[in-house]
Amino acid sequence: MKLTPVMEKYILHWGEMGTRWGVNRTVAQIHALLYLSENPLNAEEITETLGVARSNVSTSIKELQSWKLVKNEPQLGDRREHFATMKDPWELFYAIMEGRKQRELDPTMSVLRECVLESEADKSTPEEVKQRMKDVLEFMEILDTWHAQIKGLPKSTLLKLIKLGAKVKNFLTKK
Amino acid sequence: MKLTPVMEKYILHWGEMGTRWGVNRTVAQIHALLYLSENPLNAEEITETLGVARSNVSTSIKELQSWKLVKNEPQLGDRREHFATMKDPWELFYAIMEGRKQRELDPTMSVLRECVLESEADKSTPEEVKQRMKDVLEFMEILDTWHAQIKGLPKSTLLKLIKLGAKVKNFLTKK
DNA sequence: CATTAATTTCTGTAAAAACAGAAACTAACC
DNA sequence: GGTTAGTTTCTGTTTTTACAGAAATTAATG
Repeated sequence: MKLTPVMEKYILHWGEMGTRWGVNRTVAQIHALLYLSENPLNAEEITETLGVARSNVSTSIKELQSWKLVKNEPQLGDRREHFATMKDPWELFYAIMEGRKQRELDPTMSVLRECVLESEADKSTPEEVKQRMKDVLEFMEILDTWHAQIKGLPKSTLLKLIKLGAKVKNFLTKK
Repeated sequence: MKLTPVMEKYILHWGEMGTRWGVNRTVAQIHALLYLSENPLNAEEITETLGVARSNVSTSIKELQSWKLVKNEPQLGDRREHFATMKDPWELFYAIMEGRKQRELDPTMSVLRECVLESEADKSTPEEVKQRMKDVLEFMEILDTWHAQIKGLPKSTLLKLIKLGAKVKNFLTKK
């Protein structure tokens, strides 16, 4: 696939940003490429367009699939696998949120619960310290509940809500 | 400072999580230590407690300060600098959000604007591709506006809002 | 303003991550 | 069932990042 200068700029920047949040350059670049692309691409096309090793593409696609950001899109009359990503930024955002929750929030909450539990029969740890661990856990549980509820809302509702912005506090006080 | 087993567990886990979101182990560990600690700690104490080099502590503290997660807390009758972090998870969360916005959202929006601008006089890039760049930019602008408004709200309002959760849609439809 | 405590910056090394290329594997088709 | 196209896994190299220790800098105190 032929890249125009703007497309290249977009993809290169996306690649750099990827490294900021724990996904490597190639993974992020592939995602950007698929996002811009009109139609699904096969691994070979990705390899050529981005100038990376075929094996690297394979690994990166798997990574993107684990984030549910890329799906297979079989093409009639072509054995090769073709890949595409969602075009709606909201959906992408949701998927990334979900992925981060699973990779960051969930394991941390689980360790925190262990800590809180272990600290109950623990004479050596000061009460204030135990309390602080509980505070973090509680905070994360709030985030978690909120996330679960938000997830179920249709995009349109969410958009309204966000657009409402700070005015939302009027609703709350009126209630 | 003496660590009890639970504290150690907490700090070690936090260190691991740190690596997931672009901050290195030591930085995250120091933050966790300061969070649990009753009182501000000086660099030497941090060094001893965590078993890392003094220079490493210095660099990491600077990093934490750049995130506004750690502040100096001078102690009477002690020349050495003492460091502390906020104890309120909400404040921590805000600071991290703000930091991420500055490091991730802002530069990306700026590149995106350039892309959209450059693509106007660009015959080679397909319209659909240009549109997709605009879509991402628009999405990020919504996030950005939302963030700015939320930032101004008192914590109590935000808490109410989050606790309200999915029920919030009732307010919207009624309106 | 010299002395010493405290901190930061610099430099080299160790550890981790990203990646290319090769080898191994899988499955479609003749 | 052999052949070929397609894909994944493995292995070694390169690049990047984290870090310790030393050197340099800063600032407080007598």
